[in-house]
Amino acid sequence: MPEGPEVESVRRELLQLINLVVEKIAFTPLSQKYTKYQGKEEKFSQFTNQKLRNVHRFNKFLVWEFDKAPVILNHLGMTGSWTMISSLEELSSKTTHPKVIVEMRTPPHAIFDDSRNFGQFRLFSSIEAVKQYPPIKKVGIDGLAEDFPLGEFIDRLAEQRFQNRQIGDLLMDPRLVAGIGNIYKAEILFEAKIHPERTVSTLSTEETTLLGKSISKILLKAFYDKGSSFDARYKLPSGESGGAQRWHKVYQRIDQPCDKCGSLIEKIIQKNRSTYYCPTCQD
DNA sequence: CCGCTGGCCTGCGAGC
DNA sequence: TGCTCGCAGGCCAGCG
Repeated sequence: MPEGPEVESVRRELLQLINLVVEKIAFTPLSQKYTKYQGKEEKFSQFTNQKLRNVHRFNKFLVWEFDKAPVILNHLGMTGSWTMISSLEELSSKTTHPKVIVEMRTPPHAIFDDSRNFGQFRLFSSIEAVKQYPPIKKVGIDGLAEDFPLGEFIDRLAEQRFQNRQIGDLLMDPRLVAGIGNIYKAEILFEAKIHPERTVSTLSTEETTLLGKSISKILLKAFYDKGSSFDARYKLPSGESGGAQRWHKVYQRIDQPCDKCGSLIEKIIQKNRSTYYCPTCQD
């Protein structure tokens, strides 16, 4: 379940592909079951002979940049993953639902695998054009910034448009902070000792300050552990798993005792999302 | 512009 | 053991 820390971890490994020349970007027979992938191979044929220049991240989107325009906007969705292989013969053994094959002149090659098919591949004329794409243009603070702008976070949270939102819902809204998904939303609120259903306008200065610090702390800690792989579906392009699931305090720990106070962790449904919290530590 | 809802998808595990 | 069914949560089109 790729959130910001997972996507950034994937990006760091994909940087190994920089300066390799594309032989072909191919779409597998499986991908052709889905309309969103039909006709893509022709549009992506222009990348043959192009050298990969960079892989960027905006929120949870990856952007593949080549010598020449256009650029590829790629989202992992829920189950999307990139796997690097040294020979195309490894494809069947190392992937289960391959959709896109980025074949290089020389290995490694990169396979996009996506069982639930929520992943995205779109073409944009330039990086600048990607930045005008509304889901990216509206993005607020990058929660993974090494030097998290706490003052800016407090100012943004004070904006009128956010005052009536519940904090558990708002943390998932990239217009405030980018990179938080359902797992780290819960872990951040536990760290900040704030109940997920609290309305933003009721938060004290101390609470908003601690919340900002908790966002940065949890996301960076998760990134240093290369993300959460608790269900074994999320893997890095190298095949390595993440380790952040080892320190989850509330996510998917319903009815288990809180590490801090022993109360049983509870789950509520908030905006159609499971939200885990400690009823004693968070109020 | 805003916020909310339902759709896209398949694998897995709980419960019968 | 085998079946059904609900859940998992990323974005986003469409609606009011």
